[in-house]
Amino acid sequence: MTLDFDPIDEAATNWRGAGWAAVDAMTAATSITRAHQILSGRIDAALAPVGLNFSRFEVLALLSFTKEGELPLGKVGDRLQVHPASVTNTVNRLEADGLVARKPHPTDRRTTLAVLTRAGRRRVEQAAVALAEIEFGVAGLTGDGRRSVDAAILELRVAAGDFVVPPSQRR
Amino acid sequence: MTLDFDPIDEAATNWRGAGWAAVDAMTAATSITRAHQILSGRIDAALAPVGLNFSRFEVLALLSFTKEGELPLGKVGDRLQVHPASVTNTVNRLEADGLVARKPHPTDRRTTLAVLTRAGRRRVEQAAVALAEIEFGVAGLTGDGRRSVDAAILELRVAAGDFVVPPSQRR
DNA sequence: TCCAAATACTTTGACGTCCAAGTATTTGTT
DNA sequence: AACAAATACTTGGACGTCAAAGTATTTGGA
Repeated sequence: MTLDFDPIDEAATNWRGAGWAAVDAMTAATSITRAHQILSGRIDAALAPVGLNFSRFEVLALLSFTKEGELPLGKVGDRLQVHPASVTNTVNRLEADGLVARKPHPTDRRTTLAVLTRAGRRRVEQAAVALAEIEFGVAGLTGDGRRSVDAAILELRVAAGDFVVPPSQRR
Repeated sequence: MTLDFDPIDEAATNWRGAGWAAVDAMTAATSITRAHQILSGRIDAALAPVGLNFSRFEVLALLSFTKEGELPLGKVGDRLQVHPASVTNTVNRLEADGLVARKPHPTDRRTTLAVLTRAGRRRVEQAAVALAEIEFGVAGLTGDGRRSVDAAILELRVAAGDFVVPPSQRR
């Protein structure tokens, strides 16, 4: 079912017609939402044959970047900006698949470490290749498009307090 | 928990360090994903006091733009690009809240129409105001940023076959 | 006319996310 | 030293999404 008109454009016209405000904000928000739908569909499709989804991949990738291949669950949540309950759930699945193991923290008994297993490391490499092949779903976006998306969204993220730009690094 | 560095920038550095490909695609995809998280959080927060979430709002808004305030469920799914099962679920909730009613299609008995009720129309107006007040979550994005996001994502959507640009309207 | 295929919607089940509450442990104050 | 508050994680419940299968109806040939 392919439309022969741009549904976002159509929506903008309808909003104006109804006298509703913030039409340009609406189209930006709707565009981002739709882009996310497209990407997440493509990404999950590319990862399915590897036996992962995007959340699980993100956790494995994050672990693979650390020196020891391990990180407290809380840090994982902070870095990936996901709810602690989601981290528990994701790590449960990774653990069930033998891609990660839980290990007690050496000095803080409240804390649990997720440790990348050998199988996990192999798996994340495969997944990275699979994702690179589909260009993370952004095939269709030119270099300029990618840069302008990055730049615009950076504004949004900074405004949302995603991270604080240290005074020494303000651009 | 606010980071003092840009996690996406950090990820790009890590990817390069690991020798993984398509780093610029990765950052674009991650930016879009994160933007979506931010927006959907803000939007749902703005809609909660009105008693809606974004999916429900979208259905009501779509109906409110039609002449009669009604549409077959299948059309709703096509327009909003959501799965038929999700439409059923969303309409169930709207119906339970008295914002929409189901009505048989006059000539095709397979088809069910969702009809906006009077309460539904009032509600969608309130919601539109609430969303305009928070600028659909894109406060923090300048006019230029919004336009460049729209333009870049339009490329992506067209490439994904979201809709077919009629030959007469190619830009 | 008849019937297989297509269409429209619903149901069921697997997953994922978040919130709120619960348990265990550590920290910071008095 | 004692203990309230903070921190770290897990659990249970509400909700949302999608895929696959099921039911009802219509369509499009043979």
